[in-house]
Amino acid sequence: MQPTIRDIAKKVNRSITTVSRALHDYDDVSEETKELVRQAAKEMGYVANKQAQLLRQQHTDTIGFILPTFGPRFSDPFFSEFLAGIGNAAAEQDYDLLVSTCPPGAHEMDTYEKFVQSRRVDGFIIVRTRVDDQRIRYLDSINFPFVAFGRVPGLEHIPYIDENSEQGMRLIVDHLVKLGHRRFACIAPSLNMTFATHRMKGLKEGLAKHGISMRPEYVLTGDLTEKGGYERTLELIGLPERPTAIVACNDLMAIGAIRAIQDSGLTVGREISVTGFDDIPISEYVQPSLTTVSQPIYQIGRSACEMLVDLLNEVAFDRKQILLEPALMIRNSTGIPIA
Amino acid sequence: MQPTIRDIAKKVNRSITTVSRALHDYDDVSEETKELVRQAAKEMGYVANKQAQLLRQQHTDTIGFILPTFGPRFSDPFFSEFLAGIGNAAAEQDYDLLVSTCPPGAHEMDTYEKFVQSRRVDGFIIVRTRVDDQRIRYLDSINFPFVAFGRVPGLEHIPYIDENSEQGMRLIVDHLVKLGHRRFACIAPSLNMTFATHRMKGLKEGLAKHGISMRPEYVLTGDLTEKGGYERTLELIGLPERPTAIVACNDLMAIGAIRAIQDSGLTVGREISVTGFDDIPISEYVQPSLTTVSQPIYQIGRSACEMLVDLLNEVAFDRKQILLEPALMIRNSTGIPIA
DNA sequence: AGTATAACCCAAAACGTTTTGGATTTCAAG
DNA sequence: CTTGAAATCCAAAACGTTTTGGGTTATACT
Repeated sequence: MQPTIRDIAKKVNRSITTVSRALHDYDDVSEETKELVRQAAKEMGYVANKQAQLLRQQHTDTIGFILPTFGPRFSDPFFSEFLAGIGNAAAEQDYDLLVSTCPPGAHEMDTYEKFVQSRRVDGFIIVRTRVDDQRIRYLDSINFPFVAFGRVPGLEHIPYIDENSEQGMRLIVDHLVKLGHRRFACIAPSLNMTFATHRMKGLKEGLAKHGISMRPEYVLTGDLTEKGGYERTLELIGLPERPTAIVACNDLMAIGAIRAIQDSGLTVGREISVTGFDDIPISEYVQPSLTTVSQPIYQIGRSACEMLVDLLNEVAFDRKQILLEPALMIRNSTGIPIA
Repeated sequence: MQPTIRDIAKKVNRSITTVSRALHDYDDVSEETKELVRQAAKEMGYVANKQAQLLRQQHTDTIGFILPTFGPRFSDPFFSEFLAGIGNAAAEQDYDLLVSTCPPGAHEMDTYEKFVQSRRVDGFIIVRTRVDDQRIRYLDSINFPFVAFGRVPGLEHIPYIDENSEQGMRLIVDHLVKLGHRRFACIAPSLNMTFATHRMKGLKEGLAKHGISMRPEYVLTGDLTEKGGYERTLELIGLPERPTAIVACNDLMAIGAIRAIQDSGLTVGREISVTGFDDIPISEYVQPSLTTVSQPIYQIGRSACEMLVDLLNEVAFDRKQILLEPALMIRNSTGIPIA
């Protein structure tokens, strides 16, 4: 059995009150006694029982993170990196990280409610915000602390961190236009994710600036996986007039696109250029390497976590909204169009 | 304020004992009272305070999982998939998942000790076992419940789930030998991970069976990333006599190898064949697609979690050790060698 | 009538902390 | 010698549950 504060009290002949206060370095305990208590605690291998501590203090020192998992073969590098970010930041701040997994959908809200109602976590980190985001509406309505990665239209007051992906897309368009592209296709994610709307908005604005508009048949929707990118790209290639540039809304789909183009006997960066978004590690290693917009996911995870901890500690919190500026990574999947 | 059991008691005019027992469906509470209590609980939106419950019950219903993160740019698809597996299984069994991140090394044990001593979790899932694994030695020595993904030499009694990767490597060798390969190189992980020793053992045995031995200069050590695979492969290509087959010990390094071979102007599957191990989703989408051995990581995560829950519930547990049989995925990165 | 049984209920202790609201002692100043 | 402040200390309450070890009542059986 682990020793309790009571055991220490007995050993050093003080009350448990004094022991507790000594361990917390209150200044109504003599230096002598403190030393005595610390010594004893160390000898006996005392470590506070977190459950008891938290019950008394009425908070949990725990951050909740619910992974939206899409099916078993789910391997978005996004999540491992983001998780590493919040995990490390949480550890540094002495917070624990409670992770649950739940496919987006009806059942999802139960998971959130369960965690807040059973008082299992002090706050949430929400990821991949959606246009009409139940999770955020709920947490916001009951005033439960959270930080979102991603904005939500109509809820501009919520604490979030996001990348200025409109700008990212504009950079991509500028780059492609400068290379000479005029026929743009796009593989969009389903538009209920806010990042999708922002990226599409940036894309359209960027094109408009150059007087280009995108033909409806050039805009397809993919599911953010390589497979989705692959299939959509085959459709695009089958079109009577092929686009010369395919702007994928994330790297995974872009990688699928590259493969589809190659399997069709075309050369990426010549007949068709491809761009991604995210700059996941592998995008540097595909063949040809992928032109994309970098998004420092690990750092964003860290920042989101730090923001949340600040919020929980009610530290003055000057910028509750953070918008990061993106950087274009020009690699070999884009080039001057031939044909 | 959330209502407590006491509020319900007041409302239905019963003792808190009775309320508690009613909610837990004890049979010394009348059906009437139970209904009354349930009704009131529902109306008031009562949800038990988990902290209090757990303090009283002296366990946590929580599983610990400490991600060994290697630096910020860490994006092993392995982890997101594995995490999805344990996460989903845990949720189904009404367990929570407490995740921490910690680079392997000196500091790592502190994290484990902190979790067990502060009684934060009921058991651990350990991943990527090492040859002399402190984590497992520690947990085993204090009899703290855990399940490992991976074996540990000398500790055959611990509960683990693993893939028979010796056999996986033998399948790879058989395949390559049948294609006509005789000059094998290998990119190994550092041998302190047990999975590395098993894969290397399988490789050597497989080669020995065909009377082949591997030249020492053909065995290099990589760090499991694409980058590592890329660099090691350039070294191999620079050798006076090139190998015809490069056996990488995981897919990520194999993908790096493919890229390095292509950047050197050679053709994968002709001058040099490449094999991986793991069958991560992207291995199907690299160009050329990767011959590899599949390892159902999501399923393994699920099973590990279920094993741990069984162990915690002391359910009869007939096979504490599980060894999965691998399957060879033949794709296009391997072919008949041309000299 | 007495007693055994079943059905239902509850007060209080327990889990291991932190916090509240003093109590006691010491010592310097008046 | 008294007073007040400073320095130490502590008993008990509190956090919200579950569990222990009963108690009471009604009914049925001798």
